[in-house]
Amino acid sequence: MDISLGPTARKRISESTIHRISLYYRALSFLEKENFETVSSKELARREKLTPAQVRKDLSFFGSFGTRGLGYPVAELKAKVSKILGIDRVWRVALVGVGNIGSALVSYKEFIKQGFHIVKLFDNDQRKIGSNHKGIIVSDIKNLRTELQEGHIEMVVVAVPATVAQYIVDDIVKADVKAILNFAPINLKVPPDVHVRNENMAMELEYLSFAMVNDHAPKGAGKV
Amino acid sequence: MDISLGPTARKRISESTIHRISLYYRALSFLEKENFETVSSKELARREKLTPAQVRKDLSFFGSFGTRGLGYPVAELKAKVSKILGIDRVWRVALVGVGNIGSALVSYKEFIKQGFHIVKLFDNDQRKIGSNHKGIIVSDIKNLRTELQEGHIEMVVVAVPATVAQYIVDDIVKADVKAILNFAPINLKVPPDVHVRNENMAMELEYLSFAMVNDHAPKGAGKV
DNA sequence: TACTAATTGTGAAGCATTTCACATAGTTAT
DNA sequence: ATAACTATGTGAAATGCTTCACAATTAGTA
Repeated sequence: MDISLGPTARKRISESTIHRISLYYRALSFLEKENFETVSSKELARREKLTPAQVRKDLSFFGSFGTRGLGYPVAELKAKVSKILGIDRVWRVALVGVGNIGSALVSYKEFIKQGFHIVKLFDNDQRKIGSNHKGIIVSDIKNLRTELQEGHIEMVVVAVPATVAQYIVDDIVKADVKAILNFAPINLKVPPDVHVRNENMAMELEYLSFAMVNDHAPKGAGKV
Repeated sequence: MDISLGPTARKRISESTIHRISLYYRALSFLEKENFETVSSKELARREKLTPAQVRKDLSFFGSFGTRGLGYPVAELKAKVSKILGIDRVWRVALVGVGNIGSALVSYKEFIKQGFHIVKLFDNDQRKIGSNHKGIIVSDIKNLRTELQEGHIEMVVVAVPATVAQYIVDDIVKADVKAILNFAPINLKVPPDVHVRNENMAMELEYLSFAMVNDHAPKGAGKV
């Protein structure tokens, strides 16, 4: 992942850095609510179990946001971070598969808080099509492609069984959507210009299981 | 994370390696269903978008499971991998917070498939306490500690609002549970012998958002 | 048996990320 | 104004992870 650092220079930003930037955003939201004016890399690190040097290094990839001797201005840094993440705007999101996971996501507060607006729902189940979830009518998946285009959808969350996920993704790709969040436990094939991220909740339980079996003296919370 | 490699030797296994081991488990399950007898590191890599060298290196941390010139025996390797991950057994899991996410997780097929049996549910809402979810009666969160102990619970999934997550985790720790999967967007404080993994679904959307804003020519699916 | 082809297992090299450590620059107190 | 203090920003060092490349080993074939 490259980001612009000027007219010509570009620098590769690691996935880990971006995930930590998400953590900073979260911590800064809390700090803002707690009415902190400034925060040091040390405090930010403490809150997210990282090191101060890491916080400073991560932020330095994107600019100089702090004041020596004082720290970072909370509100300002939060704004910068939200700009970096691209969540200083609204994203039009569709969700395919209104099953257990899908239904939960429709009501997931963190999404809307960060500008991810689920504005369309799709399913193939006749009993669900036409039903209302949080004010959104479930569409027939047959119309996926046209409705994604007409609805100007920019991201799609896929919460369908693994067996059908690839077919649905093929349709999503045809609709020119470039970002997919996939909950199906399968490796999706997409063209190189389409971004896919996978969310596999069993994997973290597996990690816990591994940790319990192999190591009874861990370091506490997992790293990013 | 260390794992035993013999009577005395120990080697640090990276988090990434464990996550990939989860992917191998998944691929091997498919391969087994498709009646493959053996599989090469090349094929395994292709299926999970990794490199053959990485597959071999990952597996080599735990032993020599392949046959030169032939590859790995699918069923046997799956058994080994499931042993490595500690999912060659049943884990007794409790879930706290029967809200949107919590309810979805109770029915999540991947958990049960891999031996994670949710056997207890907790909530603080009087309307939910006593109700039946997939055959499990929701208990009052007031009894969390005693019921976790009496139920011999080994892992707890926390799916409650961020504001109360820490209090609940404090209780879980007192019940001597050593593994927690946390869905609340907050950094939990636990003693060093308690394993915590965080699941933050908004973070992956944020990554997509970052990718869309900063780079319109990605590599496809995210790395592990 | 001998030869060919395939594929593992693994040190070593290469690359990426994290941590260190300190010059720099701002704040606070007197 | 000055001194003492604080905390950033960043090259460089240290550490960690991935890829390379090849010797070793097995299967298949004649």
